[in-house]
Amino acid sequence: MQTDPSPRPSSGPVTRFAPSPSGHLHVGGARTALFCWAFAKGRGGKFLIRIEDTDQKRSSDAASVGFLKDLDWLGIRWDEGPEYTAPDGTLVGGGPNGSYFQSERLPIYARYTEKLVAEGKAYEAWDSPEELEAMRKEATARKEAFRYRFRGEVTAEERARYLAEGRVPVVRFRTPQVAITIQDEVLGDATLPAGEVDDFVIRKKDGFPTYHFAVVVDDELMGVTHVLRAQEHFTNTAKHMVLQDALGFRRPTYGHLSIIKNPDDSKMSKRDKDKVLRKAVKEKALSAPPAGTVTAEEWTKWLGDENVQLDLDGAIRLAEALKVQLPEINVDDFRRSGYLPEVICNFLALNGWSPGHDIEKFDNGFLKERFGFDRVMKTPAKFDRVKLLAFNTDAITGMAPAEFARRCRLHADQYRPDYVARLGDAKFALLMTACQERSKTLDDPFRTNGFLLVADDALAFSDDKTVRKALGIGAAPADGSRSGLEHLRAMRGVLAGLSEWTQAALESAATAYAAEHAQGKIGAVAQPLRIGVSGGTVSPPIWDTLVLVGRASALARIDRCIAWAGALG
RNA sequence: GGCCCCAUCGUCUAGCCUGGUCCAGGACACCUCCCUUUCACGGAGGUAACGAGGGUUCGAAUCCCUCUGGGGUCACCA
Repeated sequence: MQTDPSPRPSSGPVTRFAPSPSGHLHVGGARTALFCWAFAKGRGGKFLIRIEDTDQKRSSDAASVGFLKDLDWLGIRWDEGPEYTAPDGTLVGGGPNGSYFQSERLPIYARYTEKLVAEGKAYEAWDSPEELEAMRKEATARKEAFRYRFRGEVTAEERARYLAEGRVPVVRFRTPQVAITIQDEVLGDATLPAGEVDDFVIRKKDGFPTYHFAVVVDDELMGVTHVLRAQEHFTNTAKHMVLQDALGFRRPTYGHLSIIKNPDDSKMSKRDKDKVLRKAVKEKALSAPPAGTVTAEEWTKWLGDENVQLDLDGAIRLAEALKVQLPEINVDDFRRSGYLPEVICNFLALNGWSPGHDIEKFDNGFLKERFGFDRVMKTPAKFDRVKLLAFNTDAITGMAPAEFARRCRLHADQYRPDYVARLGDAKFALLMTACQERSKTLDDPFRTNGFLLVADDALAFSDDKTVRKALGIGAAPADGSRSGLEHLRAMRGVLAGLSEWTQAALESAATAYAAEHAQGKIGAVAQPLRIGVSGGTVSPPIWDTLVLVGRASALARIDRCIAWAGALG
């Protein structure tokens, strides 16, 4: 394990993305990583990843770095960091400055902590949590912010007594009482008055460094030159600066990014999914979980406590049953919903940065060339999923058909295997050509065509206004012309007698029929057929749909539809 | 509450540094019309913002001040 400062590279900046371990990458984190990556890679520098797992309570599963796959999927790869094998076999990560897990660097931090203590720049503090709490209360009562200050030398006898009592000290930094000016390339300079930063803890009771200490040591050792991170760290920068000065470290350039919010101004959170589901359950006044979603036990527990979150699979099943769309929060949520990685990157970059000149559509290569701290937005942005969807739609409709088919297939293999199995290659390909121009996501061909999967005798016909109108139920045409249902009955016979079941044959037969019986209005014939085979009024082009469903199924479904509609009156 | 930061259409933003070319541009959304076998796409047009009040100046979205509003932070979390 190397502990000497890595030399500043003669060429290019070094940036880092330093999240706590997690299985998922949040969109805010994705944007931070994207900007860090773009800045370094656009200037011939290095981008590295470091796992900040110094909280033993929250990092029990230090191996949980599932978010790395999300980063890779977005097209963001790191020059140094945790090792990861990409789906294409490439080994990403590693590097000379490891370990990239802070929990594995304890001896390094200890060395620097001891140095500070030896120099009198840091000291042991023996206060118990209760004592600290009391001090905080007192400060609050005086309407002051609590600031911990050096409380006097601890004598050898006192120290021995504390030890005997079983107390374990933390180490606090003796913060110089001077005004501190934070230089930030995004927000500009900010001066904190003297005394604003207290004697904060740098080593916890469990021997782990605090975030502030580990960050400063690692950024130095790993040669980080530019720190781009979330705005919540802005004020913390002062702590990092005093530490750097005490340790004789170089100072990176800082830039802080504003947060990303929901359209309703709330902070984007993984709880948003449960929020949507709870609302739907309440609106539908459900008293028991829909069959096949979650267990009664989970249901009761979840409804009984706002803090309980459903596991992802259960939440997805419930959302399907309730016909609500779960909000995407993490990168893999967007992936599952069929968003393209290049679109996510483009859109994320636009939330908080802009290249100017009214340019909106660009790729990571462009971002790399153009990104700089100077055009980063200072204000928080609301994450507009509608605009994201529009961007995704543009990318999909502008895609070469073969490319669309290829990527949909990859998506289906992962998230919609039942379609692949049911349709077979030829029909799968047909579904792709039939769906591309009306698809907004890679998932739309599947999400919107569930009727392709259900058994003929299980297809449900939706009894709503548009269906009734198309079939002429309850309102027969006043002019005595055929109703939709009558067209369907007649077409049933036409279809049954067709010599071949192709789009061309179906269309010409229907066109001929319509010319004779529907004043040439093909729509009057197509809609009833659509309802007959799909159960509703929305599907891909009708001739494609009929081919996709297949002759036997189509006829069986139409028979059921006629019976169903006849019973409605 | 203390400290710090921020403020352009509903939303993301261009313009602000280097005042006049901005009665503020683009995109998404929205509205109207057209196209249409459903849905969607597409085409044409439209509504819509410089938070408020004071200055400075011949002239302010652009510079200064106050207010208001928003955000961040005040942990042995990161």
